[in-house]
Amino acid sequence: MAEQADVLRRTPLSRDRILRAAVTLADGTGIESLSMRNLAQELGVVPMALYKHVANKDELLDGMIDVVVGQIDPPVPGDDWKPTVRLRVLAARRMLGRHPWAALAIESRNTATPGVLAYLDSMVGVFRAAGFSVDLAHHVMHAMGSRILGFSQELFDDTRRAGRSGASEPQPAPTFPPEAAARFPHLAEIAVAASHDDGSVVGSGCDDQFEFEFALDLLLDGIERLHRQGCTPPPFSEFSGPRR
Amino acid sequence: MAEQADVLRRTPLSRDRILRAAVTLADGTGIESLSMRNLAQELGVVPMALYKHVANKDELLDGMIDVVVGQIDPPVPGDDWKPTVRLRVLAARRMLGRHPWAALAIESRNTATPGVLAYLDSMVGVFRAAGFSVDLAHHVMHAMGSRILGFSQELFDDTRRAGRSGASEPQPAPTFPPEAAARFPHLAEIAVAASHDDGSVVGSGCDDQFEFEFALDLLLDGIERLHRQGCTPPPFSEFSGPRR
DNA sequence: CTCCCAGGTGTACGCCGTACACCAATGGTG
DNA sequence: CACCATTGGTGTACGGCGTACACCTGGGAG
Repeated sequence: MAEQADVLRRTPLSRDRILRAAVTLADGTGIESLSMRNLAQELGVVPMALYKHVANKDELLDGMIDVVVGQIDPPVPGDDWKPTVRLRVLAARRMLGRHPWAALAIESRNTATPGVLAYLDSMVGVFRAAGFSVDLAHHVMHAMGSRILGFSQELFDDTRRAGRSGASEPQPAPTFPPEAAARFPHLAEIAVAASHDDGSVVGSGCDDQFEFEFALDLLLDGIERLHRQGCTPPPFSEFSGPRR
Repeated sequence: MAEQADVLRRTPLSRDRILRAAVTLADGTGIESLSMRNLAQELGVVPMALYKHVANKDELLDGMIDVVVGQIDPPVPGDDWKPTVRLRVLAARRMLGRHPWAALAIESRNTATPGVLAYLDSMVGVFRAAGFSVDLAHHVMHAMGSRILGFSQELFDDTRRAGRSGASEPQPAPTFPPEAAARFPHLAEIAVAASHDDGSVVGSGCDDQFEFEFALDLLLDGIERLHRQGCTPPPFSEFSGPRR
């Protein structure tokens, strides 16, 4: 059995095995404590051995991204674009929940991986199949990817923060320190209201899934309206409007 | 004058001077080539000197974030929430354009800085002042921060990518390699259409500002509709809807 | 004049990614 | 069968990183 363990330990390395190990390691300990040395040790191998299968750490990260993006359920074939898109987006979100490091990793790469491109492409395909013009499909994709505030709202979301750096302790519930409540009264008001109707005193205090679907449906409804009312004209705005 | 240079070189360090130098360094060479050693050299000082003014690199980054977030124009006082929000968001976007590293830096910190909180708080304040219920204001803030696709759309945006790692060469215009066009036909279709009506063969091929305002207005219009039609009910959806 | 101490310095440690030379097995070919 | 090229794991080493810690130093307070 020592022999078996031996055999097990030296199961030949492969790009795929490395990527999968890297993903589970990042899931477990956070991506910023994922090092080549770490990963090699996990695989019972010397660090430099990895370089026979991945060119460098950036390529490793790209590979990891494609592994997890590949886990997004494919679009269910259906004649109605709206539920199709909705389900797919929620599937993507579930994936990001399973791999909390992934969202940041994807955004910080400076070039899209094939997997990400495939995901986006199939999403465009759904819109096109539903009769969206190329232009409208284009705008819609941008709209669904935009971060309007410039950064996203996970400020009070514990679970997601956890994945940043080690999913260790559950972090003692920020709970909005009282002096912050004085400086940021409106945020405090919101936080209090949310934690009330959530029932729990501790915890992030707002139902992130609910908020996500709220935003998603807001966008989908707006998109539907645009699509029905003829086509491409961007929504009216009382300002001069986009340059171009 | 050697004396003057001497005096200039030893202008006393200060937290503020360090932060400003760090911001301009990150603006110039990208944030991932910003090191304590680098920054110290820029300031004509030994690396460890910085630690007399900032606790560590994370605190330095937090400080940098607050410097640039502080550059966002304050909300113009006005009775109408919609143009107020619109202007403010566009101001934030201009800031992010000036400091391409900032968006990622803000998202990757695992705790919000005071400056970011202040920005968000004042945004909530605008909605509340316009008569939005606490709940609706809450949902709206989430909606404006959400990334529906899980990651944002800057995949084809050169300028922003540049800030990631050194704003060096303009990068020879990806131009959608032909074999990728075969694998991602819908993306290719969009890219082609965009680069056509943009007139230029090279370049990112789509007017990012236009796309941003498109998404922004789509959301603002949806929000306005919600606000007018009574209040908090989340948009209808043909699915079971959020749990809670 | 003396003392203190804020603030700049020098050295050192343990991490990181990875270049490069090496070596062991393996399998195709004469 | 002998041979050798190829594949893939190993060992060592380098330069860069953040930063702990001991040290110095100059200027103001007593």
